[in-house]
Amino acid sequence: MQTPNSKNRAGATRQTLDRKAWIQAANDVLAEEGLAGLRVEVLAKRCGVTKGSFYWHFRDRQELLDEVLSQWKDGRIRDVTKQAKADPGKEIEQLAHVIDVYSASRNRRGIQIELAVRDWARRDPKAAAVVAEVDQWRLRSAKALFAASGLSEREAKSRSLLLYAYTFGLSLMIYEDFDTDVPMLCQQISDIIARSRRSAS
Amino acid sequence: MQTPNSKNRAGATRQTLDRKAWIQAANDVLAEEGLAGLRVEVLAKRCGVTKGSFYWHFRDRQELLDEVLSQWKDGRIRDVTKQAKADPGKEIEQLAHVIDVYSASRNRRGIQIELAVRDWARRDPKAAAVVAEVDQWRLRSAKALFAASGLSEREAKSRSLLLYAYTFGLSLMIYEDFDTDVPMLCQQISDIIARSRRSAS
DNA sequence: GTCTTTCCATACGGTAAAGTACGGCTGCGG
DNA sequence: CCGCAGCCGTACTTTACCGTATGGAAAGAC
Repeated sequence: MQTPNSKNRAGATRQTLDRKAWIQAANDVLAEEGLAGLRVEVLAKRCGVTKGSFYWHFRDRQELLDEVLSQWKDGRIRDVTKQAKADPGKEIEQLAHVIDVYSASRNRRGIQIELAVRDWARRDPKAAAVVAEVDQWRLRSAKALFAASGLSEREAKSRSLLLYAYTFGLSLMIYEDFDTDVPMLCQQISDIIARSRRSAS
Repeated sequence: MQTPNSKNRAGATRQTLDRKAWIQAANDVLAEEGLAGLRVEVLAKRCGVTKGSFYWHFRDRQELLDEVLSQWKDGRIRDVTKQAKADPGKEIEQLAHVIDVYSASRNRRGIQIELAVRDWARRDPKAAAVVAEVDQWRLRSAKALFAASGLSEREAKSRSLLLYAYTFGLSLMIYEDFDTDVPMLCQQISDIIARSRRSAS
């Protein structure tokens, strides 16, 4: 019981799919094609099987979507709770690191999924609820870090909102031609938000 | 020639559609449903006709999409050139006004289209080119205003990018529960970006 | 009044996708 | 070795959409 395809000398584990593999593939498609491209036949072809397999693992397409959404939520909240723990006195560095983690250059896939989910949330209440919850966690966490670095409650809140809005917004824009040294611009912006001492004149 | 349905005593002008009406409706659908929801038959039903009409005015669906994209670009660039003219000494107020214009509370439809187009741009190179061009115009314009208010080139550039990224990013987030006085938070953020003198604490 | 142009409806074919039904294979427990 | 349960393929139905073909009404041109 439990997990079939378990004992099989080699790691091959009898080439068969489970829910997790489907969801993994679904996330890939979601990142590349968005929610509209997340179709079961496309997904099946990508997995090298037919949809007969899909409908054995899932009741219908909606069940997969719910699962994807749920796992995304759990993953993001887990990430936040990790980031929340900063060495005392290093909160600002930690916040700058958060900005960096969400930059498109690193973590392209994560950003793509993030945008896909947020676009999803604009039409689906369930997705909207998930995004709302994730935003809550992130904002509260950032606020705590700002507050620990000495800012007032309100200032900490504003900067948290600014930080995340900037981060997501940047990944929506196409600005490569705006300057020859974009990384430097982003560094300056990071300084404005997290206010390292050396804010340029 | 030219415009049929022209002389008709009443404003009724013979209940007939023209390209402009179709594009108007297309923008409505784009705002509400996104690009994926922009289908010919749906659009036709919304206009109270059948797709027979659509294919008289447009060669195919793509031609409509191109037109929507093109008009969006022209409109946004027109907006920017208007905003670019600020009374000397009032550049910062003008920039704060830009932030306000893009807030979701006012101009909800505009924001929805903005997000739909940017999502569109993630998969379609033509849309990406349009977004890139619009971003260029907006960023340059904001940079000029910041520079006119006394900032260095680099500082002006960073803040321009921050301004627009924040603006679009905010419209992606769901943060109503984060604070009881969200407008105040946004006001503070606006101050951080555009740096009015009274930056709190 | 007729004729033509403009605009739209109807009907059709083709494609893609969601589900369903069912049958087949494979490996394991007995 | 028999059978059952897990996993998947095939074939089918239904729905939604794109695009085409063609006919028809309505308003102006003459």
